[in-house]
Amino acid sequence: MGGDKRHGGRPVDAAAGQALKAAALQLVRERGYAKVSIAAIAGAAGVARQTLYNRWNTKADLVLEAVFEETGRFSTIPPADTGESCAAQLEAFLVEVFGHLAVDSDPLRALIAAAQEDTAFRAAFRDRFVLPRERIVTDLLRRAQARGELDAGRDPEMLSAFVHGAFWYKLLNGQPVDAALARAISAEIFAG
Amino acid sequence: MGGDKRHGGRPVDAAAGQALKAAALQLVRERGYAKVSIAAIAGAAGVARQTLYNRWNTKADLVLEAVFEETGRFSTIPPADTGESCAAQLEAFLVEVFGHLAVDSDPLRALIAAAQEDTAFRAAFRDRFVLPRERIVTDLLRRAQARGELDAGRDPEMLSAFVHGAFWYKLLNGQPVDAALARAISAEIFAG
DNA sequence: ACAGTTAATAGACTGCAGTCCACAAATCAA
DNA sequence: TTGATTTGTGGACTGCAGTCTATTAACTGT
Repeated sequence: MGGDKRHGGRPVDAAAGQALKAAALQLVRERGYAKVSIAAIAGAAGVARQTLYNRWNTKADLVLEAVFEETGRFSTIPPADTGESCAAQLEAFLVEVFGHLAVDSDPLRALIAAAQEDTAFRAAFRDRFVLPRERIVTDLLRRAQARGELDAGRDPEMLSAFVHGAFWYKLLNGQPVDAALARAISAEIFAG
Repeated sequence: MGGDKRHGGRPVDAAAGQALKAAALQLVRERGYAKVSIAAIAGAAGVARQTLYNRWNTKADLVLEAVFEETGRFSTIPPADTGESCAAQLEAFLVEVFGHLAVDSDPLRALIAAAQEDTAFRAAFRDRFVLPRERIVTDLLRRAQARGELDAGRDPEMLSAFVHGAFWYKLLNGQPVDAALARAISAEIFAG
């Protein structure tokens, strides 16, 4: 494996893939995920529908890559372990994540929905979106315990589920996901 | 309003509605939400498709009513304020909710997904499923504060979002939602 | 140059959601 | 009985997702 060298054949047109991602990003942001059809994306990219299916299985896979490949990079950089309290670090991390989401909350909600209807996509979404963010928070909470800012008896995994769970719960129920929520979550986690 | 008396016309066939709900319940449980088509439900109920659309706007509305009208009644009875600790009451409540879900977790996930794609359904789902359960937990936590079992400085609304958020987060990510989770959530909420 | 291989394209086709329509059936009011 | 009203039924129709196929395009090795 890894030595999957091609023995010839027409090369993949990288520009087509880029055009599809760009078209998907633009259309989803300006019309909303649900109102963008596969045909519309392919049409806007100037490419045949089958070419899209050659690269991605579903609209969700394409949009995950198009919308969250950059955003994903930003929000998965662990906050630097500065002199700040861990509570402040958690709040800062959440403010940043929620800030990026201000633009793309519609596609994010749509992708979570898509993950419920498609097992393969759920795994991809979990690997590329859910787990990285979960890990950052868990690590941060462990650091807080080591520093004595969080009681050693607490369970970082469960608290991380509280943090991301509250985020998902608010998002999926149409309630504001903003800096105020970031502050409230962080404060409550460290209030124990 | 309320005086919407009918001035004649063919009466609504109540049996058709019941047959549709029964067919939806059975088909969704035996095939899974995604694999049941509107036509299949109407066909199994021995009724025209349009008759289904006369009563419900979407498959989600029908399934919400069919699957969760009974389950909903059970799980929205506030736990009796017995001599038990509030932590034990919360755990018992969650065990019960998660227990009912053991049967219908697939439709619940599908309904949450549907709520992301349909504003009208999101409101209905929120009123009939989300808010009642949220309120039970918030009330329980306030009672715990009054009893001195939970620090007065904590925020019951935020903690309730932690509880339900953790539940949604685990459910939507395909992780087990069982008695062990109920215990862990309850323990962590009252560990502060 | 040529055979082999893989990609891209255009088009056909199926299945389902959702809408619309014409017609039959069941009721109320006069 | 007649007319108005509303529900139920069957069928037609559109739009989209997803699959498949024949054809053309672009590359590799000999």
